[in-house]
Amino acid sequence: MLYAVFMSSAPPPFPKPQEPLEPPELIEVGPALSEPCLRADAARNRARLLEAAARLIAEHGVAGVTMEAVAAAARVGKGTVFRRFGDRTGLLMALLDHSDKQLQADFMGGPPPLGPGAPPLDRLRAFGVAVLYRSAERLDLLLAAQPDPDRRFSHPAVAALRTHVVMLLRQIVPDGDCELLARTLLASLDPALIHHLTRQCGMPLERLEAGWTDLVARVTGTDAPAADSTHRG
Amino acid sequence: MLYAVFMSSAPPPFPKPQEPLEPPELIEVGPALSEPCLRADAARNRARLLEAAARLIAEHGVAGVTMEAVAAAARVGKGTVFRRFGDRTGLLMALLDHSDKQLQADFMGGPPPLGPGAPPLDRLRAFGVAVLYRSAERLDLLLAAQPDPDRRFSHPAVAALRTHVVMLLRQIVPDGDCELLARTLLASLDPALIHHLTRQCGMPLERLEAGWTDLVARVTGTDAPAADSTHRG
DNA sequence: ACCCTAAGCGGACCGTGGTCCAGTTTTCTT
DNA sequence: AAGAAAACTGGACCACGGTCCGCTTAGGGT
Repeated sequence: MLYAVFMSSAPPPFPKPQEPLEPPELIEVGPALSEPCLRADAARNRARLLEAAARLIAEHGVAGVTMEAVAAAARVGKGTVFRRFGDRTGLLMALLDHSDKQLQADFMGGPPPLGPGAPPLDRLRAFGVAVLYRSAERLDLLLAAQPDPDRRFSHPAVAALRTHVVMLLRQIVPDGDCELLARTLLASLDPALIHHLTRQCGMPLERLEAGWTDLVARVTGTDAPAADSTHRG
Repeated sequence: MLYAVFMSSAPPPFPKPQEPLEPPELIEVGPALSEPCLRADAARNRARLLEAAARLIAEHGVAGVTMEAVAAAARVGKGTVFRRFGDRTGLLMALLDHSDKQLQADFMGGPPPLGPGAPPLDRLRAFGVAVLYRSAERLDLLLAAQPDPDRRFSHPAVAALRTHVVMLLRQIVPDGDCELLARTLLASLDPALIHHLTRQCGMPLERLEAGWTDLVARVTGTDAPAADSTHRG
C-alpha cells in the first residue's frame, strides 16, 4: 500500500526558506530511503545534534532545548542547527520521528486489531487507543513541537494518520464525508486536548479511551462493544 | 442562568505574573462589571492601545502587531502594554473580546434557534454553525491569538462555549459522557482545523456546515434534518 | 490645599529564535 | 590528481517577546 509522505526531515536548504511547499511524493513506506544522501559530515553532525537535544530534554525538560544550547552541546555552530532542521519545531519533530514511524508501522503492518486483518471498525477503535497512549507518553514533546497552523496538518506523520483513518472510514461508512469525518475524529485526539483533559481536568486515560470507543460507535452508527481495555495493540 | 467566567481582561498585576491561576468566579453574564476600576489614565491608555492594535492589524495584518509597534503607535511605553495585557496573546484576545461577548450573548439570550426557546438539538446545530462562521470571519486573529496549551482551554470564552454545549448535550443524550463529548464536538470547531480545511484543503464553509450537522446527528443518534443553510442564527 | 501611597509608567536590558554570508570542506568531473 | 561546483559551517547580527526597577502621577484622606 502507498501513502503520501514528504521527503521527511529535509527542510528548505536555508537560502530558499520560503519555497512554495514541495508537492508530496508517493513513496513506499517502510525502508527509510527518506535521507536524500546527506553529506558525510552533515550526517554526523545531524546525529550529534539529535543526541544532544535528547540529552538536554532528559536533563532540563523540553524548555531546556534551546537552539544555542543544542548547538553548543553538539559542538556545532548555531547556523548548522537551523540549516539541518529549519527551526525549533523541525528539530523537535525530528525527535519524534522514530516514534511516529513506529506507530505508523504498527497500524500499517503490525498485528491485528491495529494492523490489517481485523475488521475496519475494530482497527479504528484500536487506532484511537494507540494514538491516545502514545500521545500521553510523549505529551511534553508533542506540545512543544506544535508547529504553526500552516504546517500542523501537513506534517507527514499527521497526514499518514489521516490517510489511514480515511481508508478505514470508507469501509465502514462508505456514504459519509469520510475526509471531513476523519479530521473530526483526529481532532478529538489532538495532543493539546489530551493535555487539557488529563492534566488540567484530571481525567484518567481510561476515560478518554472509553470516550473514543463511544465516539467511534456513535459516529459509525454501531454498538459500542463490551468494555475491555486491551490497549497498546 | 449562571456561567463560569473569569474577571476578564485583568491580567496579573505584573509584579506577580505567576499567580496560581485565580479560581473562576460565578457572575451573572451580561453587565460587564468585569473592569476592576482601572485608574483613569490607565483606562485611557488601554483604549488607545486597543485602538492602535486594531489599526496596525488593518494596515499590516496580524503579523504587524508587534508589542513595540503597538506601544509606539499608542504613544506609550512598552512596559505599559505588558502590564495591561500580560503578553501578546493577552492583547490579541482582548481584541477578540467584543466578538466573544457577542456570540455568547447570541446563544444565551438571542432569538431561536441559537438562543433559548428552540429544542436543544436545533440549538446545538445552530451553535456549531454560528461558531463556524464567526471563526471564519476572525480567523487570522484567532490563529494568532492561540495561546499556549495551558491557557487554551481555560480561557473564559472557550469555557463558556463548553459549558453551553455540555448543557445542551445533557438534554439530548443524558446518559452519555457529556463533558467529554462536548470537548470532542468543540475540537471539531477548532480555528486551526477550520483554517486547514478551508484555506489549505479548499473546502467551502458550506461543506463544513454540512459536516457539523452530520456530526451532530451521528453523535446524538438522531436523523440529519433536510439540508437548509440558515446560518448566522 | 496638601500629602501620602499605591498604581501606573517607560525604556534600558536580556534571552531566544531566526538570518546572513564569507570562508571551508566534500564530492564530482575530467 | 587537480580543479570547480555544490554543500556545509560558524558565529556575528537582528528583531521581537518579555522583565525589571527607579520615577511619576492620580486621587483619597485629613
